[in-house]
Amino acid sequence: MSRILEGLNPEQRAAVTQTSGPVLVLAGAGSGKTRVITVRIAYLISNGVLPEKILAMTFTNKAAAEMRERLGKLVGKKKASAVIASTFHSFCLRTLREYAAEIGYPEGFTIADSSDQLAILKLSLRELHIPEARMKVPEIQSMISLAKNRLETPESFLARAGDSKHELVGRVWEKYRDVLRRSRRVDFDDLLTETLRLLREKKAIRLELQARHRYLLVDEYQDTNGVQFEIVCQLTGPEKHLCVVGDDDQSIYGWRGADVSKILGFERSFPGAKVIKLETNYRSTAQILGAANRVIRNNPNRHDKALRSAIGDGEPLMAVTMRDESVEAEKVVAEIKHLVSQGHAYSDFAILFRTAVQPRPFEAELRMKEVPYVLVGGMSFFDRKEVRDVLAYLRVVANPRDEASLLRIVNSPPRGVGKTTLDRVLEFATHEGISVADAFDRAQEIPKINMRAVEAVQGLRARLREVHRLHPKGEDLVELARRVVEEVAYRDEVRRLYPEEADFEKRWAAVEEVFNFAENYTSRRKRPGLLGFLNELSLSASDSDSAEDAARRQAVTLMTLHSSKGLEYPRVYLVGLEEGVLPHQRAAAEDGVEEERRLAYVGITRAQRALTLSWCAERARGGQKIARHPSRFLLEVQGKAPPEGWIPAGEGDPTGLKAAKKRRGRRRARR
DNA sequence: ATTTCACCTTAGTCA
DNA sequence: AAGGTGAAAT
Repeated sequence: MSRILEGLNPEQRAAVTQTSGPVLVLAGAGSGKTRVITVRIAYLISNGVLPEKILAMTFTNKAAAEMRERLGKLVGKKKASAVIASTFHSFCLRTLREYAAEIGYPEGFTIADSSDQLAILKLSLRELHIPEARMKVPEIQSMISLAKNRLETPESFLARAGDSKHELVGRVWEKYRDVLRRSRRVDFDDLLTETLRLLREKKAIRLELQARHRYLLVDEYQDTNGVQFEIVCQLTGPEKHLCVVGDDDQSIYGWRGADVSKILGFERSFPGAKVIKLETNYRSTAQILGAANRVIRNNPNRHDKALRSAIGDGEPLMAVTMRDESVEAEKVVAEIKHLVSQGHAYSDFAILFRTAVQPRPFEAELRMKEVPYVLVGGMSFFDRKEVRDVLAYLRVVANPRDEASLLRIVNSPPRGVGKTTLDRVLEFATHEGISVADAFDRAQEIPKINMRAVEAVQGLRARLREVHRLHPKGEDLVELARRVVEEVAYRDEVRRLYPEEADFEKRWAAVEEVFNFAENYTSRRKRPGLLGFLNELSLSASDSDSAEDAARRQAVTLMTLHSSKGLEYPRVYLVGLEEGVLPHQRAAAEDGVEEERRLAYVGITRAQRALTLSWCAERARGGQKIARHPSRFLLEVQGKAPPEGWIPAGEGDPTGLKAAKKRRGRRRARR
């Protein structure tokens, strides 16, 4: 047993051996968090706890997989695979499927991911005859999601509607819920809230699950939202063997409902909790950690702590002012090339930025200078049009009542079903209170309908039904998928849209990749089925593991600060440190500066040996060059006061965006 | 009258 | 890339 604890420092050892009662481990960046978690589980097992009694919750599939892998090395594959390491969402999916009957849930529901949600919201707006211009659809989505995480319903939301915007969201939400219901779909939030409802309302099930998972561990606890917190509370048995691990300074998902107050108030929620701080950092030099500490200490609401470097002194930090974003890209890439010529590897470097538009000049420059790079996060494979089309076809096969998917595929390839026809069918469906699928079946009753288009759709649905008849449970998944794609002549459609051979090849490769996924899924599962396949894809879709690709391919990594969390690189460039970019304009205006500061902290603490911070005096925005101000975080790192004339983001339009828009408007008016 | 296609603009962080 | 717009095609 003592072998297990070898090589741990005293704080880590305390976090591992404090096995009973509630424990909060505040794990600073680079403090060996994953090691502590896995060793803690190994320690529990070596003390006689059955592996299957341990439930470790993570936020990403990647984290769950890593935990399983590292645990395998400690306790052997067999015991490791008995430990349940799973994301909140897949845990909830499994629970809901297991107890579906008991809460009157439909057997074959599928998960709506965020782009499905957007499609369904648009459909709901359409049914309500609300023009999309009234409000941005992603904003509606986010408001509904945040409300769900406060356990609101459309009714309660509407009841306290203050303004017209609020009321609009409430009405759209009601409709959205109806569409989901009759489409037999649940969104990400429903997975959580419905599981919570199950735990709260069914005492027998709650007690069963508490007994099943006696030891509970939550990773990245700072990212839990209200509903996840409640689920954790419900799952925690009377013994309160709950260990949460996280870092309040790295809470960067507030906009998605994560609630830092959960980690800040852990001792209040679980009286008698032991708090253990891991402050020794094994990743970065003293210079880098000094910068990190100087920035983060400006946040008023946090657990007090400071990182100490186990490595010691290294290179000094660099802070650079650039003329504009193309100079920034040139300088950074030139320096990387120079250092590589001195013996560094491309994979030692990461370029981190706040927003998705920033990598553009870097990509252009890297390509021009023939530097290999990997853009992490970018567009995920599952966001590709072809993939979404094929999956929509498969969803309609599995579940003909899935409205958003049916509407997506109904006219691609084109079948003469245009806006007008669709509007009439939708109108009819709403009026009769039937599903869109049924409305197409009864389209004969719709006046002035384009019967040729309707017949095409009915033919399509008949063919999909036939495929379903041949594979009622989704057996021979790959065969099924190929059959569907062939039935609708999707290959011809891709060829038609991309006559250029190279384009076509690329696009079609995405479709082939779906078949590969199906094959892979089939070989992994004991009882593979179409519904399981679709739901697994929805839950794993957003995991793009190209961060590892970079190392394999000896390439520079480009990514957002959000996707950099948990990673580390010898040499890091944190670029675009300007007011309005980091802190982001919107966050600054909405009182979100603390979270932006944590984002800067996350970026700084990714660096192991060298860190360069840069900002641009000018940046192109909407075709105009706009003067910029250095980020307050850059000033905090350097311990400098703001220069003369410095304007913070969130005040007085420092992005100059509105002014630029106005200028453009005038230009346009003149023409 | 309706659908399709080509062109234009604009873009926040995501499991 | 996706949505919006306007012209060509049915």
